[in-house]
Amino acid sequence: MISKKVGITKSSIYYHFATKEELIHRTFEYIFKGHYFAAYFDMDSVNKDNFVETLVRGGLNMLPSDDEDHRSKLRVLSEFTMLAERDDQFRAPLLKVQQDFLDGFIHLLSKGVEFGLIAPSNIEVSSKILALLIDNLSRCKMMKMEMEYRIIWEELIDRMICREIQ
Amino acid sequence: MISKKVGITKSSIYYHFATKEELIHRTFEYIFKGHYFAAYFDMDSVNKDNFVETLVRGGLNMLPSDDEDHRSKLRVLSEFTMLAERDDQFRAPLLKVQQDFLDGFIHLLSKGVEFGLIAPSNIEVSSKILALLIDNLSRCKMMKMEMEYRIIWEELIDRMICREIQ
Amino acid sequence: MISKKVGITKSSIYYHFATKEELIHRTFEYIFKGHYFAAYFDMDSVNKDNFVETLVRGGLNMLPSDDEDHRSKLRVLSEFTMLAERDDQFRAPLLKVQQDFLDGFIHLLSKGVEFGLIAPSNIEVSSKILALLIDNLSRCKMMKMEMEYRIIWEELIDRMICREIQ
Amino acid sequence: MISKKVGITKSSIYYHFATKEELIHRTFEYIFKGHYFAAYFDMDSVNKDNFVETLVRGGLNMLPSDDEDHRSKLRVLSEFTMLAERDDQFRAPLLKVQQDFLDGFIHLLSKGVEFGLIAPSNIEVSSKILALLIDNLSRCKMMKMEMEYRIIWEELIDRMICREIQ
DNA sequence: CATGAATGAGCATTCATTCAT
DNA sequence: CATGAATGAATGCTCATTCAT
Repeated sequence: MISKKVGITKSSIYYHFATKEELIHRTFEYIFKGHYFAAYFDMDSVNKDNFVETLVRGGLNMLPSDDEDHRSKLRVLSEFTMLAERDDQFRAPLLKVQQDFLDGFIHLLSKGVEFGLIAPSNIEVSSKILALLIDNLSRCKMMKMEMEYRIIWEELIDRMICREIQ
Repeated sequence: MISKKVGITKSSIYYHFATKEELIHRTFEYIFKGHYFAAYFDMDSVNKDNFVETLVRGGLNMLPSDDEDHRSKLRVLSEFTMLAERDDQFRAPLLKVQQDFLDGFIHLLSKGVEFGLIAPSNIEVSSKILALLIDNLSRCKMMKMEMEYRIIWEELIDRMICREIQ
Repeated sequence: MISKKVGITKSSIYYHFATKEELIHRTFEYIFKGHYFAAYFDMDSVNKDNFVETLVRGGLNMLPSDDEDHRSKLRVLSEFTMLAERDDQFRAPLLKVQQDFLDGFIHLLSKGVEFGLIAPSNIEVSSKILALLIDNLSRCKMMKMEMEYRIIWEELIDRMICREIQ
Repeated sequence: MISKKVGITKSSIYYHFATKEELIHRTFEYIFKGHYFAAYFDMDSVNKDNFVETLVRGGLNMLPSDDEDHRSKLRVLSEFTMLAERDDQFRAPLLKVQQDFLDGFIHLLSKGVEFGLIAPSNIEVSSKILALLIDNLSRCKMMKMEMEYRIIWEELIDRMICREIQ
């Protein structure tokens, strides 16, 4: 399938990749170079005033747009996830990506604490909730399920953070 | 692969299932006969006092134990999800299962409204958040990721519901 | 294919026929009970006046009409012919049928000699020519090739017989 | 079956032929490259004196010798004919071959008309008769049926053409 | 007579891989 | 770098046959 799309012979692919597994691994790496927390959430210019906005916008950025590039990225992620469930060797890079997002949320939420917007307790758990939900939301978006993605994401953020502000 | 596992010839399998697709569909049906909201959440005896408890326990019930039976259930679900992403014929049963859980959460939360434990607004969105999160939590459990499943689930419920009670 | 059409199980067919080959043989016999020279050519009432007419009509009778029954008969003949080319065991019954038609033509032509319509020389060869041509004509009809079947057949008879009459 | 005969794996065959159908088509093309009217009937040097001789010899050339090469040619033709009866995609090349022989006979007979050896009427029908008979004769030769092939063919030509000369 | 269940052999096809060039 | 040619293993499926019931 790949050799046809690329217009190269199967044999030639074996010059560049020793095995199918290596091809998969390196494809994953290549495609997910840009898939990390800081690519979606603007950590540099976050401040007390745009904190919630940053959180909201970052999540929405993560949801695959209909732009082909973004969708295929998510497509690869999803295929890779399936492989990981069958074959241990693919689990590690996936966990690394997930860990990055988890760390990202923790980092961002701790800024929220700095800004006095969130109570310092439970940041870890809150981060996991946010990470798990946005992950599943993008899975749904990928499957083209109709959903009020923005509203759901905003509501969760509201519940997890904003209520505390008052 | 299957014929080897069950110690039967491929041909014999084709005596019982006309096509690969039929095999998949019927396996899905068989395995998910018992996978529906009411099987995990005790809707009959829920009342004002045990409402939160019912929610918490139901979610924890959904998380796969390490018991092989439960794990294989999730394994099939995950393979089926992959197929659904590629082939429409497998999408329908999946959506039906997901809809059942969503409806279940809505039903349960509306009981919470009856009990005066939840504000009537936003029940739909809250249900989706709960459904999406418990779904992703069981995916994680399946992949044997280490996580404080109970704490995360309780915290989400606390955020979505209990805060309102006061 | 057969068991589905008949509405019986494959196993049941094996009660009636020991092997596939026997099924084929007996099907051939059953279907070609009525496929013999005298069934198409009216040998009983042939006389000097209707001799040519009998020859022409008989040949046209042999050409498969669009009537399903007749066509399926020819269909079986054709499949059987193919088998005969691969497998010797099917050759004998076929040759018997062909021999019957050849004998029929010889018999009919010798009546023509009796009637003084044909010169006695070469009856054998003439019979073979007629038999070979009508055989190939019905093959063509079966394949639904467009052809002036009647004209071709009449012309051949004219060439083989009538010219001699003058 | 084929891969065993040629001592190659099935997979290797699929390297050279994309599908079974392509294999069949290309085999047919390869084998029947040389099977056309002009390959058997010497159209270039035909003249008034050798006209009948050319017709006779051409037909005899078409009859498969016992030489394996020629027999396999007819074997392929027959299998292909069977396929054509079931599947339209194989009908076209067959009809093309048959049309070529028909056209050939028409062309040759019209030379006969030029030479003043045949009456101009009915050339089309005569050509079909000749084509149909020589076709069936080679079928019979293929099946190793004992027959006076030469005598039959000469007699038909005599009937179709020579009688007119006087 | 008839069926259900199973099986071995085969077929059309794909895929990961190898290897000589 | 790239290709052509080949291969073993697998997959989805059909078919002729068997055998116990």
